[in-house]
Amino acid sequence: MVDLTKAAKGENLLFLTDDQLLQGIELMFFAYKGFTSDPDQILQNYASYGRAHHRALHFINRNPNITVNTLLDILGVTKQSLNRVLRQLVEDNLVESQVGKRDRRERNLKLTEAGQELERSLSDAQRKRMRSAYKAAGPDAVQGFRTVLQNIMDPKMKNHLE
Amino acid sequence: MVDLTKAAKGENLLFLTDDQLLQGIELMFFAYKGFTSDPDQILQNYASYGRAHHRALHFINRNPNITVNTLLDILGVTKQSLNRVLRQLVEDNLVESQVGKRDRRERNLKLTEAGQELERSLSDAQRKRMRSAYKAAGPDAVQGFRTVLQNIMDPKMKNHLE
DNA sequence: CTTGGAAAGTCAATAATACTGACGTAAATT
DNA sequence: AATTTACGTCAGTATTATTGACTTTCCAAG
Repeated sequence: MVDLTKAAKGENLLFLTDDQLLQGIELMFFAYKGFTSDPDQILQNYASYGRAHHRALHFINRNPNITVNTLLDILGVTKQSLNRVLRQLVEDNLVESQVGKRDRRERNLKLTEAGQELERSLSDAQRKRMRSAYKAAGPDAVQGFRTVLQNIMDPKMKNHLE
Repeated sequence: MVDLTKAAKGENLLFLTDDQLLQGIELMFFAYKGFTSDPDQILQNYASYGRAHHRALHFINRNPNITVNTLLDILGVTKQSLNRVLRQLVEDNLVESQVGKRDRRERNLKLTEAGQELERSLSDAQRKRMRSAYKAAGPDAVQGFRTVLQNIMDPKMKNHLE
């Protein structure tokens, strides 16, 4: 028996110690905090708007004509919770809600001009941070980043990653 | 002039398009959701306990005898917000608060036996998910994951990553 | 064509997390 | 002795989220 077994085993376990995992957990915590900080900062100027509004704007922008039910599935909140946010966005003319053509029970959501503008300003800040992080890390690191995040998330949610 | 310039440029820009960045943003959202879901689930059985309690338990466990001010810096919340959580944890005998020896104004926080037990059960669930994600992705991907997350987080917070 | 169920919206009550502002106490520092 | 730091607390408010109940509209299956 050669040493390879031992070496390979050691290498495999190296990044699976509790300490390495706890470090990864903290990395997720700190990174997510930074990740949300820029849009949060901007939204402080909009009274009664917060992270929930940003998320709705983001996913409506990414999925024009999305239905309420699909948006609920993506966000993972109750309809009562989403409804408060959506109602504000529609009242403020940032989101348009149109009766579905195939199924008139459905509502198709899309951003208005003003909605696109606000989404843009929030997205700009967030993309700037991501771009800088990607650039400094390089393509291979980005691929690893994407792979691990996909493994962390609920597989059922991968549908929504286009 | 050779094609190399063009090719290299193309490769550099490949992962920096708005769409790639937006995908990364969504990956962060979905992954963080999965990342917190297991502890959240467990804490549903503990009325009045939530994510904030988990975070406090985690960082006190990782930094025994941590002071309140340091914990405030790590968590990035106000002392009023942390105090509510800490008061509950101390009252429920999950956290011990000892007057500092060098500086008697400070309080050194540590987990009690019961605190360690609860932290363990929450950590187990979260580490299980991370371990599985790491294992499926492989060491190189994990390194990339770590690099990008470190680039996303606020540099000032890297002090707290041991 | 009626009935069952799906999609959306709403009202009400409550929970968890977080904030600002204002005080108070104790202890270290200047 | 005066100031600053660390901690704790009270009060009020904001944001996001929950459960539960009920309604309207409308598609689709019997």
